[in-house]
Amino acid sequence: MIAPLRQPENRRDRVRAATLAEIRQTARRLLIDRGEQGVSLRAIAREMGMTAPALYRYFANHGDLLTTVADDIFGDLVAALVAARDADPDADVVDRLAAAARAFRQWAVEHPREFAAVFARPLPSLTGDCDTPNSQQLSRLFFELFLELWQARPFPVPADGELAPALLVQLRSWAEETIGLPIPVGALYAFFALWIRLYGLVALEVFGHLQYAVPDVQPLFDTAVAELAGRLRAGERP
Amino acid sequence: MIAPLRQPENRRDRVRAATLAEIRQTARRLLIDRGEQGVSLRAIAREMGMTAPALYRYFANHGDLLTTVADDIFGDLVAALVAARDADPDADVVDRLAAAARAFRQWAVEHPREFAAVFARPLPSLTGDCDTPNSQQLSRLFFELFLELWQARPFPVPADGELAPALLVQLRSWAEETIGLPIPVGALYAFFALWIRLYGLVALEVFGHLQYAVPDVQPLFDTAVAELAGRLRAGERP
DNA sequence: GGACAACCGTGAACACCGTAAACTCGAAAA
DNA sequence: TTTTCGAGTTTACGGTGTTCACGGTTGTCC
Repeated sequence: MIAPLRQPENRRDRVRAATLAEIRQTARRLLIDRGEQGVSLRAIAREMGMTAPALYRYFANHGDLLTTVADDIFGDLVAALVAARDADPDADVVDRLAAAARAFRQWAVEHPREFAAVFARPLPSLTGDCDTPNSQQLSRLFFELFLELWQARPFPVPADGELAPALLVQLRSWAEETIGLPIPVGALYAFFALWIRLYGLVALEVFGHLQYAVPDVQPLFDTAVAELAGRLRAGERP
Repeated sequence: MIAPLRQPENRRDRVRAATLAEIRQTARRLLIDRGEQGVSLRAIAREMGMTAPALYRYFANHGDLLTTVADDIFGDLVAALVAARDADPDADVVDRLAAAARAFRQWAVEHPREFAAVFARPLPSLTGDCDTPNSQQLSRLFFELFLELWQARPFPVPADGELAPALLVQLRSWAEETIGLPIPVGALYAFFALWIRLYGLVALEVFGHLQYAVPDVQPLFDTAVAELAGRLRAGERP
């Protein structure tokens, strides 16, 4: 008896997975070239030769679909960052970190609508649906790079006493959950300080809040990355 | 002949201004307690005992109304910051700057939907309608505080040679437009570095992108402000 | 092979939405 | 007093998310 090759699932399950993928991809395309307004259930269905209610066989509601698409976008973003990080595997840790940071900005600038859809979701802090799998992977990627950096070229970080006690316990428990590695809590603080600067600069640019002073943010970004990289290389605190 | 007291305008103009204010205020309330989705022309009109098309006498379209409301929100935010800055007029510049920063975060945390509506507009970088009057005032407020700080306690800033040339000319022309004061371009760079950190931290918190590691951001924020204030007070570079 | 259940997709319907055009009516202007 | 003008209504069009009842199709089990 010949086992069914490469068809681990039902035929029906396969076509279901296929149309599900097509839905996500179609929604993605609509988001890119018509904006968040343009990705409506009817538009997706129309684009696929279906009717809108059929989509409810795949998603509980419109918001669920958008959340899934957002996670797909995160996946693409992470993939772009991984590619940038590994473009030159022999490079310095600092260079690889800087490359990832540059890739983050470049992706954001080239995909502003996706960036907005992902980083300014309709208030996940109110709805609570923030921890999609790939969003975790993004910070994980940067954090792994940071860990590598820290082990290769440690730099002075605030002592535990300089951090608010409540912050100390939060960072400690987070470190225990994600890594077993013993690392000073001050280093975690330094990581978030770096991430905050990267995100802040990119978000301000994409949302247009720097245009009034710096119409072209590229040189500002380059200067900031160069400054931080220089400090890291010199063993100073970024 | 008795001049009409305290009625500088037409009667009609006055009632127009009144209903216009009521529209903005109603939209604002709807935004606060139903989210951006809930502030529809029909809902506003219903709330005011009108019909939706009447609103077109006051705004060109739905987007214009939202933009106006966003500017109103900016106005409130600026007012809150001014109040915080001037709460203790005898305080140190560093303390007043820190107070304004704290007020910024507190306002954002207490008004997440307004913060999102204002700081994650539907891609102003694509539509171009970014420079509402009050949004300018926000950065102006922080910049004025920074200028005062710089004059009271200057600190080392990057030399012109350390900045990308393209950044140099942008910052120089911006400084000439907004202030005549001769200030090193490196100081402007330092200002934006500070603003980027403040915005990045607050936006990450409000958009829920720190919850996975730091469920309560307050101590992280306090630590960051304390660290920067300490450095500024010591005449170090923040 | 046939019966049965699970599932996918459709069509119609409901309650909304932004927006346009024609219209009424009261108040300001002539 | 007559005319003009502007605020607001009614009606209508096309769009939206979502529900529900209904056919086919497909997989499963006897």
